[in-house]
Amino acid sequence: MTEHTTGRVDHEADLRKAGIRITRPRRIILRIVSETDDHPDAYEIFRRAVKVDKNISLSTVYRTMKLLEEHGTIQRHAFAGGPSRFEHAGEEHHDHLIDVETGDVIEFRSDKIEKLQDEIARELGYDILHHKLELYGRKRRSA
Amino acid sequence: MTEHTTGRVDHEADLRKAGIRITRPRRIILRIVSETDDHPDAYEIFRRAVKVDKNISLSTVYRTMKLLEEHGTIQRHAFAGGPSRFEHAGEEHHDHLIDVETGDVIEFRSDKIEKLQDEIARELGYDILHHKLELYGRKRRSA
DNA sequence: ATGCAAATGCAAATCGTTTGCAACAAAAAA
DNA sequence: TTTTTTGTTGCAAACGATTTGCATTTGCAT
Ligand SMILES: [Mn+2]
Ligand SMILES: [Mn+2]
Ligand SMILES: [Zn+2]
Ligand SMILES: [Zn+2]
Repeated sequence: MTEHTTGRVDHEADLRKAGIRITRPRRIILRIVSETDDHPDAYEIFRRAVKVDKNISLSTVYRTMKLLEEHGTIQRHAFAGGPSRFEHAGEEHHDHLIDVETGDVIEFRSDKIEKLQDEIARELGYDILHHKLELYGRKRRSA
Repeated sequence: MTEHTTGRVDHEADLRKAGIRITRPRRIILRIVSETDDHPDAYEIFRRAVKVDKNISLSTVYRTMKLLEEHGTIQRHAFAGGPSRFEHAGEEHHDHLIDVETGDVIEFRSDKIEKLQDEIARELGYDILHHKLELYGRKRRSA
């Protein structure tokens, strides 16, 4: 990842270096996904993009999400059968707790669990490429 | 779950007790899901069902899967964005390692991980209703 | 500035799944 | 057992999410 003097990642330079063209829609979508801290789906990204440029199409959002995913800029999640939701892949790896009542997504990370996963896979003769850990829960009612 | 003298679960009696009608298509689908040890999707179940009764419809498979899921007879998985895949919910809880090359599904269980998940959720103020842990990996090439 | 490959918007197609509805079959009542 | 009630079926059409074909436009190397 190309680092700018600020310490922030310069996605555009990064993509250019990979031979990917920077177009107006791509620039806009890239800003949206890298500046949010939630987990929007394609349609939500489209909705936000249209506010910037009225004639961006949903197709382009989908195409761009796939491109950015392949390039490692973003990550795709498929929580509970719903539409794919995306997040910027800059920060360290983490997993998710989904509030089944509100749909809220809470991030967490457990090094112990991560390590145990590797051990399990190794015992089974596999190398883990990626994994998905999602907890679905409800706020504890301390009535 | 109703146990027969054999020790095996009698799903039909079980469903009847819950006021659910046992029909010919349901009986056939029930046999298919309770006798396989893989994780077929709806269409695969349909394919197998048609071999028994030529005019079972895919709609009925979908409707029955939903019914059995709600009743707790089967479990639904959504591996890697693909179609839902099902498995009989008789055995103890386990998680899955998916071979990204072959699509094979390997089952495993880690009490340590299960416990850690509960701890994490508790610390975040949540009770876990269910969870999903999927490892995606490739057979280790010990070259 | 020019040319060409690549990306866009739009509409139509695709995939997995759900639904409305008339015919039908299971369980309940007679 | 026959009738009545009520749930279930198969089929086709609708659905939501995503992908694709294609004519047009754009980025960008020359
Ligand atoms: Mn996240
Ligand atoms: Mn399993
Ligand atoms: Zn993790
Ligand atoms: Zn588990």
